[in-house]
Amino acid sequence: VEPEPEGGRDEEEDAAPAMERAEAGVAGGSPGARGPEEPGGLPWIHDQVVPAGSSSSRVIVHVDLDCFYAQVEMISNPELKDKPLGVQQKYLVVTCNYEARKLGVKKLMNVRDAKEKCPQLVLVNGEDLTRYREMSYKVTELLEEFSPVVERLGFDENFVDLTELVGKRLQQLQSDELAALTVSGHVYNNQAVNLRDLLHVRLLVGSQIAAEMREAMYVQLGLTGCAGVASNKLLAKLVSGVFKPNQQTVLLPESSQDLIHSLNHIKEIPGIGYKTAKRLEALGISNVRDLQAFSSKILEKELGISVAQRIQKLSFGEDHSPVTPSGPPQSFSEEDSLKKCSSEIEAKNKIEELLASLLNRVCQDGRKPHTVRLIIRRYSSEKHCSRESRQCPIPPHVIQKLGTGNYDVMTPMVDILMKLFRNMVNVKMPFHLTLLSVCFCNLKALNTAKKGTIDYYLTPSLSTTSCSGKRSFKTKDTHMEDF
DNA sequence: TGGGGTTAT
DNA sequence: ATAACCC
Repeated sequence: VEPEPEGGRDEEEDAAPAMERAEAGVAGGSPGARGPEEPGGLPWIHDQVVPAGSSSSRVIVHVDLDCFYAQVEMISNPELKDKPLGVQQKYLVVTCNYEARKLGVKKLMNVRDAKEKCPQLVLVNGEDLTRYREMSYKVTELLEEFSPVVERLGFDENFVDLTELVGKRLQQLQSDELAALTVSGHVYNNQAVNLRDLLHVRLLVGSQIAAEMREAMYVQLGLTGCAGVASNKLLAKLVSGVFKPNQQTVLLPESSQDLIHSLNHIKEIPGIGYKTAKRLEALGISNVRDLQAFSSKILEKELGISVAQRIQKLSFGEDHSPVTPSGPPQSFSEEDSLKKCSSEIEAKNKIEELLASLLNRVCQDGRKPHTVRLIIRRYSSEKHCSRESRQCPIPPHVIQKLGTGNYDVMTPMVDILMKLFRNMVNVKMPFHLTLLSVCFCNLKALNTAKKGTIDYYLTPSLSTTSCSGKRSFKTKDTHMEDF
């Protein structure tokens, strides 16, 4: 990377990145603000400070594993490694390795279409997510060693806020090391790096940390993946997919408009889903430029102020959402889709099966769920597959038995779930369900609260009298008395 | 479309 | 309890 001659950043920048830089409060935006250069180094960069407490310029990495389920399967059975491999759930190939992709297999392809395209395709069943989930958390834990601020997105993606770590490493850098700083991996658009630009330097350090993360994932877990480094989550995520398997890319601020405009449709912006995309299309908005230019007022009227403002910022590549540490899961669920479930007995058998797996998981976790939910999907001819659910608190005496393999917790839980079932489904009328799911949520840490302590009276499950009817919940549970 | 997850209303 | 979003 050749340092450019004195003069620094040019003035012909797009408005949006310039604004982000202004918000960042980075000193040294104009060349005149910098101190004199010393011979043999670039010490001025240590004087370019991001004021503490400001909503500073961040360094975010998005880590995205390559065809995650297929990788896990190839690790489990190395004989699959050089064969085209698909992971099957029901009649779908939900993901596949790159051998299979070369031969035309796509994600979420019908098994029949996939076999037709690629008769040599090897299929493994991936309906049991246990090993994927376990490997997924190993990845998150590995990333948490770099910085505790890790946000999971699904099983195979993580965001990490590297801002602090980059700051520490910059402080430790000697002037000569700074001058020799290079990027790890690709630079989006092949943009030239300017080592006199603090934002460039910080992102380069981010790219090196990203490379260390990917190396650690490979050495310790045998997994490959992509990484994207940028100043916010949106941009990090978009840029991580630019070079695709097992590569990484850093986005410098001057190229953020190019990246966002490289999208062909607004639906490709993470955060704009199926519904919002349809509503935007109805307004004549189809590409990113349309959304950028559209009247904010009208957009707010159509989508509500919250969604409107958020997605319009996204269209400029702006995303102030923090990397929120995921921590342990908020819920555990097991589901199974079925061709047809039309009797209470069938339903009960399925529910028992789902529940048995869930109880194992809850036991492993250590925390205790205080709410249980039953979810169904009814058959309906080509209507949108919406789900219905009923939930209720788990009675305290059942919660207590949850970690202990001793007592039979199945029986009372099945009783509760079947009451929820009959509350949703009129079993005296014909019915046709295509999905059953059981979810444990409202997880609480083990009850260390002792009688007579403040905790005791603040723990709703322990001080039973305070719980009846006084408190107003946003979500109203179905109580057992309602049956 | 599967078998998961999250947050907002 | 549902609806939107994510993978």
